[in-house]
Amino acid sequence: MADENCSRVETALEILVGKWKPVILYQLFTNGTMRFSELQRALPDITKKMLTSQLRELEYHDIVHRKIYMQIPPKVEYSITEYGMKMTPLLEAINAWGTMHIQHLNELYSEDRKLEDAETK
Amino acid sequence: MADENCSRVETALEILVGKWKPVILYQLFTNGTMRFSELQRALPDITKKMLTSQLRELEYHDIVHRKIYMQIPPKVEYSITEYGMKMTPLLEAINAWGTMHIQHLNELYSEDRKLEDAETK
DNA sequence: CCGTATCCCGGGAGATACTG
DNA sequence: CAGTATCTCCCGGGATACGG
Repeated sequence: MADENCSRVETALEILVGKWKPVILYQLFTNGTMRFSELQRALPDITKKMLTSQLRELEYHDIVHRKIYMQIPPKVEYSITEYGMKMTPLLEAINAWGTMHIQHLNELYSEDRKLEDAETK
Repeated sequence: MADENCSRVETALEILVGKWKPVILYQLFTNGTMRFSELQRALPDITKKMLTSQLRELEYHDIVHRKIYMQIPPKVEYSITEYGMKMTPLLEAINAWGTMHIQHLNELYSEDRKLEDAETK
């Protein structure tokens, strides 16, 4: 049972983990449908290879939908699936904790500053 | 602003990511204070090196507390910090989503089974 | 008992070039 | 436009041995 509880967490992390997945999801969640090239423009530092592989993994997990237009030049659109939408509360929880954590870091930093100031006096 | 939103998520993931962190956190959350050797026994497949490094990272992020007893033989106890406790809702959200996702996978699987059964008839 | 120090390997991820 | 195909480098993480 210990294992089960944990494997659920790991299953979830598996899907979120990948250097670019959070950013990609963020783009698709906020912009809705996007073409491959739009994603590339929005994420200047990612290579095509990486963008493709991360999108494929998300597609495999039924989080992202890939719509191909049979035409020349090619056109492919990506969007969050209905099932993927169910990640919203999870993403929000992660985001909320991250926000609080950054705040916490700032507090730790300012405490260090106080100590330093006290020493230099 | 896009970057900020995303960096929060990444900040959070950074802390959770690491092959053994979820399991370690699970142990400490359910068992409270644990000695190094207890963790080793609970996690048979982890090496000392890995256990140490993951605990150090968690300690660095103020999630886990390390209490050293100056004695021979040495004794070291690990526990979740007060601040670390604030991860509870996050962990629960991840766990909840993971649970739902596994359920979703089962549904997909049983649909495949139906198709197969239909074909073989 | 609670760790470091070393050595080593596989795979994640970047750079670059090519294609339907 | 939307991808593959290669080649290469780096480092997370395992195995093993040693140290206070």
